[in-house]
This record gives sequence, C-alpha cells and structure tokens, in this order.
Amino acid sequence: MDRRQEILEAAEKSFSLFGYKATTMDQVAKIANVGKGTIYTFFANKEELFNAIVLKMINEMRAEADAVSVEGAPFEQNAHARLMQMLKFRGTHQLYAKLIDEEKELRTPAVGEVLQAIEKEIIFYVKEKIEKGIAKGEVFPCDTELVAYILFKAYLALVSDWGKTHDEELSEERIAALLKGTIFKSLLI
Amino acid sequence: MDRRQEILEAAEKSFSLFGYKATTMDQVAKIANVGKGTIYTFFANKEELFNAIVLKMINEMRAEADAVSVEGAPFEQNAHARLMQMLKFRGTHQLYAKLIDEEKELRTPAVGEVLQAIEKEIIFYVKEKIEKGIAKGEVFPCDTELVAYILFKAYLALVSDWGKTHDEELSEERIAALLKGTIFKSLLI
DNA sequence: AGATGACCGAAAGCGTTTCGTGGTCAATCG
DNA sequence: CGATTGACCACGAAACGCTTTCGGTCATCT
Repeated sequence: MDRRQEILEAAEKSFSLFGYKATTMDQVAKIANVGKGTIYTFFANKEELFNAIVLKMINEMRAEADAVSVEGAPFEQNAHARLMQMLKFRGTHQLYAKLIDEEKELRTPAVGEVLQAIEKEIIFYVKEKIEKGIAKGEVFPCDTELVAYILFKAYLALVSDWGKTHDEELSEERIAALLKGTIFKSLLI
Repeated sequence: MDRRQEILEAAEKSFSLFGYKATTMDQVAKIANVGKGTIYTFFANKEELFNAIVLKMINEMRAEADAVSVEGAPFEQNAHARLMQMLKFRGTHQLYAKLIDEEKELRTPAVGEVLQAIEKEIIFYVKEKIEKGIAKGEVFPCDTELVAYILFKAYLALVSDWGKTHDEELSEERIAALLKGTIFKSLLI
C-alpha cells in the first residue's frame, strides 16, 4: 500500500475529528499503521502535512462549487449557487467547521493562517468567475478584485454572521432576494 | 461639585486608557476623588457604570455622523459620508478602539456584549436613514433591515477587514467608487 | 536503503498558593 | 441623620513549580 496515501488519510481523519492542535503525530502514525519517523520522510513537519490536507479540501470545495453551477445559466444564478455552496461547505464540512471552531477557541496560529488562505482562495475563485462573466458580456467591467471581495463578505455576513446576533438564520430566499435587488442588479448588463 | 459627573468622567478616562478589565473600581474612585463606596450609590456595579459610559459614546458617534451629512444632499452622498464617519470613529475613538482590542485579546464578555450593542445601534441608525430615503422617494422600497445590515457589513469589510489581509488599506476613493457602482446604483431611484 | 520507535528538550498542563478586585457595611463626618 | 468612606471579605484569576506531553531526530534493525 502507498504509505504516503495512508498517512494522508490518517491525518485527514484525525484533523477532522480533533482539529490541528489536538492531533498528535503519534496518533497519525498509529492510525496509518506506520512508524512516526516514516511520516517525516514524506512531510517536513506537522504543518506541511496539515497544509497538504487543507489543499485537498480546497479542491473538493472548488469541485462542489463547480458542480452546482449550470452551463449556460445566467451569471447571477450560477454566482449565487456557487457562493451558497461554498458557504454551506464552510459550515458543514467536518474539517473546515472544526478549524473555524479551533480558530475561535484556541487561536492556533497555523489554523489562522490556513483559514485566511482558504478565504483568499475562495475570493480568487469568485474573481475568476466575474472575469469570465465580463468576458462573456454578462457583467459590467469593474474592479473585479474588490467586487469578488465584497460579494464573498456579503454572503458570509448573511449566511454566517447574521445568525450570531439574531435568533434565527436568514432563509436562502431572503438572501437571494436581497442580493438580486442590490449587488447583482447593478452588476449585470 | 456633582459627584456623579466626577465619577463618569473618571471612569471614561480609565476605561479609555486601560480598557474594561484593567480598570479597577479603586482606580476610578481615586481619579474621581471619591470613596469607592460612593460609586455604588450611583451605579449598581462596574458593568452599569461601563454601560453608562458607552451610551454616552454612542451618542457622540451619532452626533458626529449627523454632523458630516448635508441637509438636502443626495442620499448616496450622505449615506457614504455617515458610514465612513462612523467607521472612522470606530477606529479612532480611544475608548472604542480600546474595546475592540480588548475583545480580540482578552475576550472579556462585558466588552463583547457592548460591542455587539454598538453595532446593532449603528445598523439601526442606518436603517432609519434608509427609511427616510424611501419616504422621500430617493430610495427604492426594500428590506430595510437587511439592506442596513449589508451596507454596514460591506463598509466594515472594506474599511477594516481589508487591511488585515492586504498590505495597504483601501483608499476612500476606491471604496466610494465600488459602492457607487454596486449597492448604491441599485438602491437609488 | 527504508522504516522504526526510544529518546530529547521545549512547551503545555495541572494542582496549589497567593494576590487582586468587585462589592459590602459598620464607622465616621458634616 | 443621611451621605460618604475605606477596611474588610469572598472569590476568581494569576504565579509557581512540578509533571506530562508532543514534535522532531537518529541510532538501530530489518
């Protein structure tokens, strides 16, 4: 069996279940049925192993976001579906959710960095889609970096922040209606 | 001399300088030239004293936001000026800035509650202005609560969050241009 | 040569003690 | 006699030192 793969799977399991800090290298070695030293022949240290897992997760997320978009559908519909999917992923995916929790509770630096990197990746993804929309003539030319940023932050606020200060979450319909009437309305040609 | 007033001034000084947790009631009493017990004849406890100070600050902020708006100017201009002013206040005012820092570093519960209350107050203020805009026929009727929320969150993200992940702050012009081209464009009649 | 796990030092955890602080109230004062 | 005070108390948080844990290494053994 591929030892590197075994280690990756073991690490993913452990990070997802216990988070970054509470995962020990001994733990990972045990789950992977591998001597601890072996891990270090494939990964320089704990953080690099962690980064490898997170990279894998980012690709999953990207794939899921692509999966909910419909070829040929209008920009607004696909953009909304993609962002909602990524934010659903954010709150649902075991590892991602665990990391958000760990960042809030423990402030583990490695986790903070990784979360920031994921966010950057999402914004980059959104930016790409906006540029594609502009190229297709569906979207007004604009400051794509900033528009991607504000779109992500808006969705994040509505999907995730709102619930923290109000007793019930916003429905997807209300979110869709608001953005249709504000940001998207002025973005679309 | 008005003892209650003396205490308020002393408390404001101390909270602004040291934050909530690091301000001791002995400290406040000393600055106010008052016995510690006297404080408790005016305020039930430390938290109520704190709330009184914060309430005063909220009114200051409101006043400053009102001050930058121009009677008769278009909705967008006033809304932008008001929100920018409040966010400038947020980052500049000694007490407010100190509290944000304390919340991040110490997680003092009393501070978290107060910050949330201030945010709620700002959003309420924005909501009022939007409703006035609608009444005047300047703004499309809309879900005012949500629009106020998203406007505040958008400005907050651009003014405050952006700098945390990029090496330089956004210029006010770039912020103004972005919002003019997105949210405001679809809000205005 | 590749894998292993005993080993190392740094750092986190933990149980105990000390200290600082919010809040009270009997004594004091005007 | 009512307003003011600061010594006092209870208790939660810091300080301390001792123990354990854990990331990373490397001599040893396939």
